[in-house]
Amino acid sequence: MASNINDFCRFCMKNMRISGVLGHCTTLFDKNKKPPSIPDRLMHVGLEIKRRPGKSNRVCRGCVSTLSGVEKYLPLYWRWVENEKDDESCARESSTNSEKRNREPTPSKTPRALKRFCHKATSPGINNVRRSINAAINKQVCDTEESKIVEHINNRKWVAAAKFIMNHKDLTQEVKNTILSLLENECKTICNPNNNFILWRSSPEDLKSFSFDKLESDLQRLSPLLFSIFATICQNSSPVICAASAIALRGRQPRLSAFAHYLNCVLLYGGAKKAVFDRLSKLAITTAHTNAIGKQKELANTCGASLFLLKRLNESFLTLETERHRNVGLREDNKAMSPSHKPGLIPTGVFLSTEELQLSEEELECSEEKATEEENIISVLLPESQPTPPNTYSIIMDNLDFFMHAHHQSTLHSNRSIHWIHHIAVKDRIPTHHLANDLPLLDLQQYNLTMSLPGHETQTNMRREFIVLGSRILTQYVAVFKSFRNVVVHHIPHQYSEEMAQPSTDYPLGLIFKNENKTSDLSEVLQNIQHKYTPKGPDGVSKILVGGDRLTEANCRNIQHAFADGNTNEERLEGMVFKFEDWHAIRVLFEIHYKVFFSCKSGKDHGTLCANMTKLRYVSCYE
DNA sequence: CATGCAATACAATGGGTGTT
DNA sequence: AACACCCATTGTATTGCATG
Repeated sequence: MASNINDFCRFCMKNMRISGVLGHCTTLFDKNKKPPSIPDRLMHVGLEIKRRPGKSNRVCRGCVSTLSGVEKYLPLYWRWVENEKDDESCARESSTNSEKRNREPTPSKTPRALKRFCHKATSPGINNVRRSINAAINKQVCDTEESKIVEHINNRKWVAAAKFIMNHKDLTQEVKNTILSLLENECKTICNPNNNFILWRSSPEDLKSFSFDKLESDLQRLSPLLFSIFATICQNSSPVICAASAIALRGRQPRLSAFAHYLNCVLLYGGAKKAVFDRLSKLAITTAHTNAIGKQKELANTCGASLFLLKRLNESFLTLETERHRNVGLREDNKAMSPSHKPGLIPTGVFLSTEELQLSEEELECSEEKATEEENIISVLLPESQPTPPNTYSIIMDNLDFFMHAHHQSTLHSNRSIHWIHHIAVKDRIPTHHLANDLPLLDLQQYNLTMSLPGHETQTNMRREFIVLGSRILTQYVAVFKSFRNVVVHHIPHQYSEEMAQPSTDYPLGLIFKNENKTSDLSEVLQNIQHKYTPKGPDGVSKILVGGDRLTEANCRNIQHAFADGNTNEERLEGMVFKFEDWHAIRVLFEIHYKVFFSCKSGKDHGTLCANMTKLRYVSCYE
C-alpha cells in the first residue's frame, strides 16, 4: 500500500494515520476554514508556506500547539531583541563619558524628594529650629505647600497634614509608592504558606469548613491594608470583599485556590462545561477543569468517612446497651432467686459489684480497642458511665436510568440502556433510642380500642389544623385576603418543629453500577448495603431504614422474603427496614385526580371539574 | 547564591464520542 | 473526513522553602 505524503505532518513528519484513520490533525490550505488560517498565522510569525508537490497539506495537533506557543512568546522575544539593541546603542554613545556616569550614580526618588523637603523646610533656620520650629518655619519659609504640611504635622493635625501631602505633587507620588510597597509586603505575608491563610488550604476537609467569615477574619488578620482597600472598593459589602480579594490574590499566587475551588463547586453544580473553566481559569477565577474534576472526586471520596464513624459510634453504643441490659437482667434474676434478702448488704451485693466491675472493665477494654482504631473519638464521645446515644441514619436509594445512543451501531457497539442505583445516607434528626426495638409501647391487655379511634380531642385538633390550612389557602388565592398573607400560620407547629427546621445532614455514597430490576443485582446491592452501613451489635445486625420509590421498596421487600430462610438475621437481610419515599405523591395525586374527574366534553354540565374550571376561568391547567 | 524538594497548576497527549 | 469536544494520564513549569 502506497503511503500518501498527506498522511504525514508537514513539519514533524509524524504519521497521522492511526489504524487507517486520520486523527488529531488539520489541513493547511482548506478554503472553508475559519480565519485566521494556519498559513496566515505562520506568515504572521515570519514563515511563508505554499502548496507544493512532495510536501504534505496537513499538520498535526502538536505542531499547531507549537505554533500557538511561538505566537505567544515571539512578541516577548522581539521585545528582548529591541531592549538589547537600545542598550548597545546607549553604551556606544556614552562610552566616552562613562567615568562621569559612574561617579554620580542616579539617586533613588525617595531620598531626593526627602532632601528637597528637608532643605526647604529646615535649612534656613537651623540654629533656631530646636528652640521653636514653628516660629522658624513661619518666619523663614514663605507660604509654600511644604511649610503647610510641616506646620500641620507640628500641630499634630494629621488629617489636614495628610490632605496637604496628597495635594503635593511629588510627595503624593512617594506616599503612593510607600503604600504600594506596604501592600506588596502584606501580599507577601498572605502568600506565605506558613501563615495559615484560609485560601492556602484546599484539602477536602478544609474546603468543607471554608466560610466567608473565616476568610474575612484572615484577611483582616494578615493584611489589614489590603482588606481596607477592598472594603472601600466594595463599599463594605462583606462577601463581595472576600470574593474580590480572593480572586485578586489568586491572580498573584495560583496556589491560593480555596475560593477558586468554592467557585468550581458552584459552577459544576450549575452544569458548567469545560469551556467555562477554560475561560475562567485564565482569569484566575477558577482552577483548570481537570483540577476542578479532580477535587470533586477527592471530595466524593471523603463523603463516606463520617458516616462510617457514625456507624462505629452506633455499634459501640449497641454493645454498651446490651451489656447494661444483661446487667439489669442479672440483678432481676438475683432478686427473684432470693426475694427475702435485701440487695446490697449481703454477699450477692458484693458479687453484683464485682460483676459490674468486670463489665465496666470490658467496656473499658472495648472502648480502648475502638479508640486505638478510631483516633480516640469514640471513647471521648462515649464515656462508660452515661453513654449519649449517637444519631441514627437511614439510607435513601433511587434508580438512575438513561439511554446512551451509539452513533454508529454495530454488534459490538449498540445503543445502551443504563440502569444504575444512586444512594445517600441521611442523619436522623430525631433520636429514637428511647423506643424499644423488641417490645410494643403498651401491653395488648391494657390496650383500649378508643385509643385508636378519632375522639373528641382528635376532632378538635383537626378542626384547629383545618382552620390554619383554610386561612393559608384563602390568603394565597383570594385577592382580598392577600394582605394577610404574612400574618397567617404557615407551618403548623408540632413537637419536633425545631429539629425539623434544621438542615439535614446528607452523606452522598455514590453510584452503584447495578440494575435494580435484576433480582441478582439487587440482592447483591442489598447485601452490600447491609454489610457496609448497618451497625452490628452483639446480637447481630441492628436495623436501619432504607428508603426508595415504591417500586424499589417492593423489589427490596421481595428480595428480603427470598432470603427469609437464612440462619442469622444478617443472612436474612433483617438489618434493613424498607420504606417508600413519596417524592412524586402530589404530582401523582393530581394526575389521578385529573384523569378520573376531568373531561373536556363536560363543560356544559354544572358541577363537573371542567365546568367549574371554565366558570372560574382557571385556564392555566389547559396549557 | 545554587541546588534540591515538595506541592501545585497546567499543558500535552492519546483515546474516545458526536456532529457536520 | 474533519472537526469540536470530552476525559484521563503523563509530563513539565512554577513557586516557596530548606540546605549547603
